[in-house]
Amino acid sequence: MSENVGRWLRDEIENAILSYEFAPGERLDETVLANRFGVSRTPVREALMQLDAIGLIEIRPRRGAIVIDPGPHRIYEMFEVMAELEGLAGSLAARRLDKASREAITATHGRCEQSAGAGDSDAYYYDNEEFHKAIYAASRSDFLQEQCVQLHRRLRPYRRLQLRVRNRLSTSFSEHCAIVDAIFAGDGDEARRLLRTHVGIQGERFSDLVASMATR
Amino acid sequence: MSENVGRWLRDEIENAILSYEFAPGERLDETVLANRFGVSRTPVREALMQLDAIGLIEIRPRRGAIVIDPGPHRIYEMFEVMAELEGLAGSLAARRLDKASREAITATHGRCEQSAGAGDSDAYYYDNEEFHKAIYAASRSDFLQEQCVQLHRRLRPYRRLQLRVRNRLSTSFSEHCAIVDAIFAGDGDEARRLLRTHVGIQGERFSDLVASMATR
DNA sequence: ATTGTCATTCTTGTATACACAAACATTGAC
DNA sequence: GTCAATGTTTGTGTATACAAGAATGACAAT
Repeated sequence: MSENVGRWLRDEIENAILSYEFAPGERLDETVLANRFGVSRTPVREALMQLDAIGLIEIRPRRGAIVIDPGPHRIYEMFEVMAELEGLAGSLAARRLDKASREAITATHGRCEQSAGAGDSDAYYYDNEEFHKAIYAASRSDFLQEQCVQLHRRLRPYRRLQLRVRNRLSTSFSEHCAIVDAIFAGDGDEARRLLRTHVGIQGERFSDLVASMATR
Repeated sequence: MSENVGRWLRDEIENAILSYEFAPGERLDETVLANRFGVSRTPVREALMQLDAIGLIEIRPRRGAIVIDPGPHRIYEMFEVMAELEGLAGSLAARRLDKASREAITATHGRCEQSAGAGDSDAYYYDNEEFHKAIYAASRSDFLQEQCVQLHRRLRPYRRLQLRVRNRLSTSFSEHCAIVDAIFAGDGDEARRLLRTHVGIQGERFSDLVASMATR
């Protein structure tokens, strides 16, 4: 319970939104939330204001807060930006790689290999996240790292959908291998290119998924 | 006075921070702010929470809010990310250019030409901003556009410093020309490359500036 | 039957009050 | 003279009360 109730609530509500417990478009009633969490309205409002600032909900003056529904197109756009940022992170990582970062990447990459080999998509989902975070950290750019982590977080629910797709798991891992090679070889441009497509593909896969669901 | 006091205060305080009225490191006292703006502490707190979420200030539990001092290195990192995002925007703009965007770019580019020719760095500062925003819009990616505008806003104070540097004004404009050519020619890769260096240079200039001030 | 207006009710927006924690200063002891 | 402990003060964190605006439903008029 992170020091003050406002922050705790922010994280709590954020998780609820990202896990679809609060559905997109749903109205968030301050009083209801306050009762549910056993606090007064004040910290609830503080949490909501923060989520509004982050862009997860929208507060319309005098009309309450609703969960933002990004919509397939906007999610694709977010993947597009994510791909670009990850590409930059990879490029910087390749140029600035030091021992600690190299070991972190090797370790997380190894864990991905295990879970991919075992076909455990839940484990891979988690290990994959750590692998990408290791690359962000290796970029040695605090700001970039923060931006990447934040976007990654917002895209998390949509990533998860795709790992169940046939062969995606092993394809993803082989892409990781090429990325690691490029970074360790100090080839920034190649790392950038590989990461950009690696992440960009997820946006396209997501579009395909939505398209196939729409025609169904 | 934007509908509700909280938002108004958020914008008001944000501007005060970005214009250095509230200096980096300065402590923001809720009661003082409330008196200054003639409101109670509640909307002040809401504004502060939002600014914290955006990353402009830091609220340490039970110890109040302080204005974040990004520091030269972090500002450089921010320019680095900005360069990447603008590069993407330019690349998309080149591919997706339509009539309206083309006209918007031409118009803002023309205004830059005038103010650059007149040597009016204040006017150029404003026109330059509009020019870049026209490119964001031309990318046809709402999310990217929002991200760019937000980062642009945060970097605004540091951009301003540099336009006074000798020859920067005319150099900047000639870079604009090349960028416009690439976008209008539909050459996404070239537009990306040019924009990346155009913006990246600003980060480097900023570093130079800080270095020269430090040795002084 | 449909539409428009008014009133009621519900929810948000703001203010104020109170509680509690942290920083600071003052005093006393070693 | 210095350090520690305690009291005071200041300012944040939470709750609650009150005001104002929006949604909803009912009733009347066309």
